Amino acid sequence: MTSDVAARSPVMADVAELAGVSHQTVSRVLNDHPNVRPATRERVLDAIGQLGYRRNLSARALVTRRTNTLGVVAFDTTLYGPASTLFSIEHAAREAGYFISIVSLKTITRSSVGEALSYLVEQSVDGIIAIAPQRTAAEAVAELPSGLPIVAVEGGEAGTTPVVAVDQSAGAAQATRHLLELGHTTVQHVAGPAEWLEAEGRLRGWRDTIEDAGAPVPEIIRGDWSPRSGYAAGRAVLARRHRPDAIFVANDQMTLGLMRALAEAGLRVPDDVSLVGFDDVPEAEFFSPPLTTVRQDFAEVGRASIRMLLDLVEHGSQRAPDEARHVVEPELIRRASTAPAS
Amino acid sequence: MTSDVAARSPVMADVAELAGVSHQTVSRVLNDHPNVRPATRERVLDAIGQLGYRRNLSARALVTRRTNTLGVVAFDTTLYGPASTLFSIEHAAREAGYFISIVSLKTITRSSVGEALSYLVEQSVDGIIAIAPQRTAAEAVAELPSGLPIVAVEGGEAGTTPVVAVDQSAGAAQATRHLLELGHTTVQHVAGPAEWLEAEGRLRGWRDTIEDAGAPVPEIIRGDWSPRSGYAAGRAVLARRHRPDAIFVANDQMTLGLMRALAEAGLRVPDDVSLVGFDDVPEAEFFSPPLTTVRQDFAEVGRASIRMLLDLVEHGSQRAPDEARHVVEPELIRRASTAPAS
DNA sequence: GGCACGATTGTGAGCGCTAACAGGCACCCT
DNA sequence: AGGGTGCCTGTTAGCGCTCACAATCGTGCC
Repeated sequence: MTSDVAARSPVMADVAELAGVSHQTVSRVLNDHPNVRPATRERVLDAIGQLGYRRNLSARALVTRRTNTLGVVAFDTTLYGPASTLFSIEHAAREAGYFISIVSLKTITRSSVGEALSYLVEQSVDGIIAIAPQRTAAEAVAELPSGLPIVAVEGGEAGTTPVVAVDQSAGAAQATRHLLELGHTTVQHVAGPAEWLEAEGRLRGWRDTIEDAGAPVPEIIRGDWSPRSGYAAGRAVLARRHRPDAIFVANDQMTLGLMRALAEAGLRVPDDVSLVGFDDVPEAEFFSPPLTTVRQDFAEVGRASIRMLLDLVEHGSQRAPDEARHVVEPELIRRASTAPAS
Repeated sequence: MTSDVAARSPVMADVAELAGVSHQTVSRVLNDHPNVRPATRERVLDAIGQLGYRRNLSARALVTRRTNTLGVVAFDTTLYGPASTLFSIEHAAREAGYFISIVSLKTITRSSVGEALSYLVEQSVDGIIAIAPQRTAAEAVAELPSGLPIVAVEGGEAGTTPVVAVDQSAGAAQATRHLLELGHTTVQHVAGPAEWLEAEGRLRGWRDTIEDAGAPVPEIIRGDWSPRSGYAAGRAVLARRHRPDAIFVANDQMTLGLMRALAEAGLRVPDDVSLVGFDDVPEAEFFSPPLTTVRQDFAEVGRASIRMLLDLVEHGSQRAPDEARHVVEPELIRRASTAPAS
């Protein structure tokens, strides 16, 4: 009979004593081993309940060399896309019994990504998901020395890193084709920053579609994803000699800024200009007018990346190379910001 | 001389051997103990570099009983507010040398919050930040049995839990007063869900201000924060006998929906109706017209909550009760959606 | 009745680290 | 000269768990 009860949180040995078994049997019950007599299991479970026992995961991690924690490196989780992806990653991981440790970066540079990765390695996570939408980030990820399983989200084709990505260029092609089919002679594009792989994918899809249609390829304008830069792009478009009557903007936020610039100039959407965005943020449906845009299934991206990562973590890294890239198809959502050319 | 190099990642003993010291000295160097001769420290550091040694945090946690990990329970991190708060929490924590483990909930119920909390306790985090904007969540947090340090963000006054919160009612009062000062006879309010503490705080600030001014108090309309519900609220407002010419909406997203409804009805903002939102999301400046709204300093909320939590974690829980609530002041941002009453 | 065999349980060691203590050495004071 | 007083370093003992192996128990079969 020990003197002080609950002086310190109970350990496996306490449970064992109360249940009249060895600590090893307790461990077996906890780990769902077969070959534990039901009656014994019952007694152990009872003791655990009585004592309010929780096993010490640090001790467990020390011997198993697995922390059951997954690291996520993300960039600006304040934006809708990354936030949604992160959200679904977290859910999928928890469902699979893993913890999530995140590092979210303010800026993406080779070194900041490198630091974030080694921070996670330090923490001995079992695997890493890197949301690496920029070329430099993708490179830093590809260079991760340790043998740690890693999956890149929106990463490039660089190296052998498995990737989960939305088919950006297919989405852009859908948007552009839609505009062309409405009778617009060509489509102006407001692109994202050149370092962003997503921006380049969308740019490519747009250009290919325009060229395939034999339409003239207007000079692009670059933004930085922010509404402000969309506004600036709008002003720039308005200053052109030939004002376009169809614009495909690389994301919804910039589209909002651009709409503002058009409104200030007294132009109506879609009467004067047809507009297509990208992302389908929750607000897009309530823009004036409701925005035709390309929806990305961020939830699926998150789920797929966890699936891929856990496959790597649990079944080793010997996988067929053709499975190393999971592509999620985007979908054009038609609303009121596009209309036939007048 | 051991046979296989790097067959397994090096441990403290390997470093010790290479540096010609005991493992304890290595530990001392790693933990910045005084009383290590500079030359010795140098040799140890060298050995660490050569071997690429990283200490095993599980082993460390096992003996120190500290994991250096903080848990965060959040709700719908897809929204701008929670996402921004989370972002700054993560940064502040990392700066202080702590890891962050998040659980983000889809729904807030007593049990889902309870589960999330015990999930984190299971992981033996050193402390918890709960973003608990609903009454039920705040209650569940207050009930956390274990002696774990915990800080609630936007939690109620319930119990003894330390809280960091924005002064919602002061923000709402600023917004309402602004509208009143423009000459509007009264201000309509589109509120958030009744279970949300933030919604109730804003409602209170609005009502008090109206009453203090001796203006009639219109019946409120409730939304659920989404643009869609703002749209519905807009339709409802338009159906009223007395169409208001000033509306204070409990968040920016709903305001967007409401603006859409007004636009469909041919009403102009601010000429026909003045509008004030809440949050100052990055898009607000580019609504048509740019939205007057109340800015919340989410970054400060995040930083303050980490500061408070670490204080609890590191200096024990004996603190003066007057420090137990940190209030962040919101700020009215005047833009183009409000104008003097005609 | 004895024996093989599988199911069930226990024993001992050790994961990699830090805490507590002990020892050795140089230096200073009386 | 003796002993105290710091500084620096090493030794030992766990933290709470899982793994490998050993031991025990029951059962069926010849």
